[in-house]
Order: sequence, then structure tokens, then C-alpha cells
Amino acid sequence: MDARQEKRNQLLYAVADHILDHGLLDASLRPMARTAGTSDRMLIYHFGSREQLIETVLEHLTDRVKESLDLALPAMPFKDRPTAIASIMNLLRTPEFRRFNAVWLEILAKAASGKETYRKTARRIMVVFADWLEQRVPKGEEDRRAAAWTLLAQIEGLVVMDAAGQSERAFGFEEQQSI
Amino acid sequence: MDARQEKRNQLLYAVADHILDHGLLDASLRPMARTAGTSDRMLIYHFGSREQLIETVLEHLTDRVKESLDLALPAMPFKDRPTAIASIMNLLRTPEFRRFNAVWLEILAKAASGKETYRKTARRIMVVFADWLEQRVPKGEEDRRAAAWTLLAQIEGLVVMDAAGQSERAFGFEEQQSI
DNA sequence: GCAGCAATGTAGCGATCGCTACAATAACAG
DNA sequence: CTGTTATTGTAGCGATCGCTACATTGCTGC
Repeated sequence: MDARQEKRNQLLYAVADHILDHGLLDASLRPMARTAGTSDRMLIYHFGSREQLIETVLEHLTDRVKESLDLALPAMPFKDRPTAIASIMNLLRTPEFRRFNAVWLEILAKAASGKETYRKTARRIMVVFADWLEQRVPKGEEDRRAAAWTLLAQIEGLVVMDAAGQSERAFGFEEQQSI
Repeated sequence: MDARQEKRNQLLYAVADHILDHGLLDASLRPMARTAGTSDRMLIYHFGSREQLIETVLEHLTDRVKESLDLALPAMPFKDRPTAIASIMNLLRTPEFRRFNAVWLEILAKAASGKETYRKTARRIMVVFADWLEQRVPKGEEDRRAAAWTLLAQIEGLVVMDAAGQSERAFGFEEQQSI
């Protein structure tokens, strides 16, 4: 690979890590650069502008979350819905995925207020997640695609409860879903 | 009421409106002050600091969302769960509540990354919503409180789908929930 | 009407922001 | 080796940030 591209990729990875650790929305060039062992000057040089850097980071993070999901759970159907939700929530409460979740909610916040880049990113991540879910929908579901999206909506609800520190209130949620 | 308190309240209301219109996280003193017809100087004078101002605004918004909810739907049980979810989502997709939702997701984002003020606020808003729901849980539910929290989790899931522009994918969600 | 406090305007501080101009250096082509 | 281009450092610009010092105005109690 082009040495330049390689350098760019290395910076991208480091910046993404910085954002996972310190948040997306008020990540500014100088701190990101410091973490990546470079200067704001060079981030602009490689990515054009902060906005393009963020956009690139978001694409990179989409790929990373997909990889992490695939790596975390095999592509085979869950036993039933309650099991599926419980397993997935256990996974999402893992430290690794908590980092993703924090950024995910930042993306959602920007998407909700209409910023197009973030809307697009949010949609892309949702589709990635839905695809991942579709491969794992419990057997016996008539429409796997629809089941995946329904499952996704339920999971997002629990993610919100977690973020608000109310996970215990919805603790019985997984079981009650199948009623 | 104290004339000073009255002025403070008027500013508070105006600032809250500004935040509903332009977002919470990067609302800075000078623009907020301009909207409220005053100066950054006076916002600090009345509220002490930007941080205290935001905290006060968040309490104020909690009250406002509670009022708006109470005003929007009478305190009587929904016919059944699907009806409940459909009605509430229709309400939350109203322009008035979209404004709240955008700020709500900003609060969640900050809460998820551990900022204590926002965690507290998120919890408070959740409780307000759960209380509101509890009064409207369909008849026949054995544990109204638990049913309210489950409903809340489902609704939050749909709010996230909306924010990500995927509401249509989960459109059948309301009906499928009762399966 | 005058003293004293409350309310407000003006100006600016120091920090940080994204970004750029310019110069120096490194790497490579001929 | 030399000339050219790619990469990087240094310095700083103009804008904005939260906040404050200081002065002025307005109001109120005596």
C-alpha cells in the first residue's frame, strides 16, 4: 500500500480510539492529534478538514463495530427471543461495546437534530446491526428480516434505558417481551 | 413574586426555547442571550455560570415536557398495548415533541458518557415519563408499574429508530409487540 | 434629594477553536 | 549531486468561548 495511505490509516485508527475514549462531539483537532502522536497540522494535511476527518472516522467505526459484532457472537440463530435479547444486551454491556454505545448516542443526537452526515451514518450503522441480527434471528420466525428490525428496536430501547441509568427498571423486559 | 425571580424565569423560558430550537450541547452564552433579549453578562449574573444555567434549563424542560404530556393525552388507560404505542408514537412525532426528542437524545449522549448532571436529568425524565405511562397502562395488566417501564423501553426504541431515520423499518413494531 | 444597593453595559482577558502561510526538511527522480 | 516534490514544524490569524473587572445607570428607603 501507498506509504501515505498507510500513515493515514494509522492516524485514522488512533483518532477513532481517541474518540471512543473521549467522545465524538467535542473532540477537537489538537487533542486528537496529540493522542495520535501527530499535530493538528498533519490531521488537516491528511484528511482535509475536521469535518472530513470525522466523516472518515465514522465510516471506520462502522466497520469496526461490524467486525466486533461478528467476532463476538457466531452467526447462528438464538434459541428464542428472550435469549437473543438477553445475550445481546450482555454483549452490549461489555466495556468494549460501551465505548461504541457512547459514540452511537452522540451520532443519534446529531441525527435527530437533522445533521445529514450523522443521519446517514446512523442509518448505515442500523443496517449493519440489522444484517447482523438477521443472521441470528431465532428459528421459527416467519419473516426474518422483519424480526431482525423488531429485535433491533427492542435492543435500542434497552440501550437507552442503560444510558439513562434505568437498566434495572427494565430488567424484566427481556422476559416480558414474549408475552 | 420577586421581580428578580420573575426576570430570571422569563430568561429561563427564553433560553429553554432557544435550546429546543438550536440544540443543547453547543449552545453558547452569547447566542442564548441574544435570543432571550439580554447579554451573556446578564445570564451569568442571574444563573451564576453556564453550567448552572444548563442545569436549571434541564429542570425547567423536565417540567415542561411533563406539562405537555399531561396536556396532550388524558389520564386514562389505553385500550391495549398496540394502541398505546401507536398513540404515543404519533404524539412524539408531533413537531412540539420532536423538539423535546432532539434535546432528549443529547441528554442521553452525555449521560452515556458518564456526565453526572445529565445522568441525573435522564433518570428524572424517565421517571416522569414512566409515571405518566403508569396512569395510562391498558386495563388488565397485573403490574401497572412494570408494564409502564416495559412500555417506556419499547417507546424509547422507536424514538431511536426515528432519530436514525428508520422509523418505516419498525413500522410494524407496534402490532408485532403483542405477539 | 441623597445614600446605597441592584441591575446592566462596555470592554477585554486568557484559552481554545479550525485552519493556513511560510519555511524547513526528507525523500526520491534525473 | 541536483532539482523537485512530499512531508512536517513553527507561528500565528481571526473567531469564539466562558467569564470578569469596572463603570454606569436605575431604583428604593430614609
